[in-house]
Amino acid sequence: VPTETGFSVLVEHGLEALHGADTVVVPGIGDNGWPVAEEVLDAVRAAAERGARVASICTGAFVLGAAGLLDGRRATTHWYHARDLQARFPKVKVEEDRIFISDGPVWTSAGATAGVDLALALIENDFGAEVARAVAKKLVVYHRRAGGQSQFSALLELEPKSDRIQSALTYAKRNLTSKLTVHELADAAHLSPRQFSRAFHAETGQSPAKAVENLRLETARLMMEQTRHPIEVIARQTGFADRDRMRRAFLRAFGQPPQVIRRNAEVVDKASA
DNA sequence: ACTACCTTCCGCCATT
DNA sequence: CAAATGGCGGAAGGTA
Repeated sequence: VPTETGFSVLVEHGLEALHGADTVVVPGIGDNGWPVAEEVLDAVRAAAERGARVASICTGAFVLGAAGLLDGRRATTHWYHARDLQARFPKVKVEEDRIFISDGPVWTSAGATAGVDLALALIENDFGAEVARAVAKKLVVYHRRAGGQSQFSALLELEPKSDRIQSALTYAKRNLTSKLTVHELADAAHLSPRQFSRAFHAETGQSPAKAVENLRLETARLMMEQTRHPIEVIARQTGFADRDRMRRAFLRAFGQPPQVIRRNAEVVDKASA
């Protein structure tokens, strides 16, 4: 099989290999991979119907989509192709802000290296966290990559492993101005408040309210440093609601009020300019 | 600065 | 039987 990157891959089996497979992984395909042969779609579909676990990497999601396996399911793909995926397969709930997603037996992942994260997740699913960690160590990769592909991923080092906590976090990032109470987040994660806070803490090491506050603080700090918006506006847009609350949060977290943070940033700007 | 009030967090235990 | 889940209540800490 020729690839677009100058080398070829020797395959030792044909589609019949899918007959007994427990897990089928569809890699990304290039533009000249279209249209995907019917027999390929049939083979993947048959495997899924037989109960096999089906996964995709990057644009491999389009193959699963074409096979109809993603209908009604949540799925992701490389961010660059997310819109296209959604346009082509309207019944799919595309979430572009994710490294990988598992919806029942169907797993999808984002751009190429996300396939490694996906694989580790599969291993963890089958053999437990210990084994997954050992494999990651041997491969010299991170076991749990932080966040999604969103612009916030670098801001918070939260690395939830379960899908539900992920979606609660995604919800929080997108709805910063909302109250984001434990109850509200629990709803987004489809868990009871009690169970949610327990799971959240287990996976991220922080409590829900703290995580939300950190999310707000990071965002507000960036806005203070990089824009000239009035404090009142920033406070409202980051969910602090009023500047007094934001000010207190800043003092708690940074030891300095918003004004000082901004002034210091300006000093640094001038010095480096 | 102070107070009454509210939310969060978390241990504990019953239930699923 | 082990693990996941839900409910309760009090301490801690934040808010109006």
